[in-house]
Amino acid sequence: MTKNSSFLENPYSDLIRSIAWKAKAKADQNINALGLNSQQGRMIGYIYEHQDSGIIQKDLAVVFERKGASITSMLQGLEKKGYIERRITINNERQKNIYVLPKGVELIQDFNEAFGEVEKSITENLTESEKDTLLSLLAKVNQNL
Amino acid sequence: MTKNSSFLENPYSDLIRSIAWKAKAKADQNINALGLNSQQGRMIGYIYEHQDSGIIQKDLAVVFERKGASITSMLQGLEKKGYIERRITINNERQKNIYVLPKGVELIQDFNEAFGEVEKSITENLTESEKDTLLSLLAKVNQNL
DNA sequence: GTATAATAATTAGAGTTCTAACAGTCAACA
DNA sequence: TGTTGACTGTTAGAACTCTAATTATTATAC
Repeated sequence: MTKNSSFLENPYSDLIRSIAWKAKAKADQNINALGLNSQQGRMIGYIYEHQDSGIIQKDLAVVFERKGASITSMLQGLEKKGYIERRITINNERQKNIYVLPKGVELIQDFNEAFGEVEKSITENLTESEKDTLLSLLAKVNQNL
Repeated sequence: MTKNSSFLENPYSDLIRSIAWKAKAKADQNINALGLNSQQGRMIGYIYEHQDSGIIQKDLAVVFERKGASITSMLQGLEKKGYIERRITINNERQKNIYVLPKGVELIQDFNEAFGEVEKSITENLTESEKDTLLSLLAKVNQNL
């Protein structure tokens, strides 16, 4: 077993992990001022954009790459705080449709601005060409995982 | 407020988040068979490689981009399970040096293989040129965040 | 129509992560 | 030397995440 630093042996995953973490931290920082965190902000935003199509918890689990129990836990918290409500669907008693309440709706623009800030800090030092390249390489990697 | 999918508005952070998550999931999957998770594996590996230089918890917090309380919690768990031990340092009673115990040492090669697998699945569909480009762009982004 | 399999959400418990506050120890300074 | 500020790790509580198990409901097969 050599004593080389493990942080130099897997540079791709290390960099991606670090970038993702920093991006999350930055988003959290921006959204904390609103009394929520970045996950909650993303989820509220997504629910709002899809509530008209009758979104249920299971859909969120898929989109956000989480297990059902995690979604239940998150939504319970948001519901308890008055940002969303869940209603048993009319045609299937096992399912709950999710809706953003006014208290949540009024924050959505702020969420989007916060996330836009993070996106900008990812891309702002890149040329247009670099941006295109990075995006297509990331998409390729994502496709393969 | 438009009804556009928010997942198309921030493609960079969305892709990076998803890749990081999938990479973590893959690493977890590989390491779960050993009775631990990827975070624990990375931490044990790092401790092992730096224990001779007298590493303390605060160092781990910096390197792993975590707060002190998180490190305390993780190390308590690993210590409880017999993978590591923490000893108050000789020259400063506030600090604890951390050491990997034999039970942890014997897993290190497996950790490295697991992380190597993940790294490979990130890069394996890329050309050499693409790999170089991706790495330098990721480094650039990471530097800026 | 009935029995079984599948589905959706939930709970309990363990682990990670944070914030805020705390206790003990060391360093710096007067 | 004594006081104060800084440092290191810890605790408590809340939130997110998972696994495994559960309940009620719906879909499917016969």
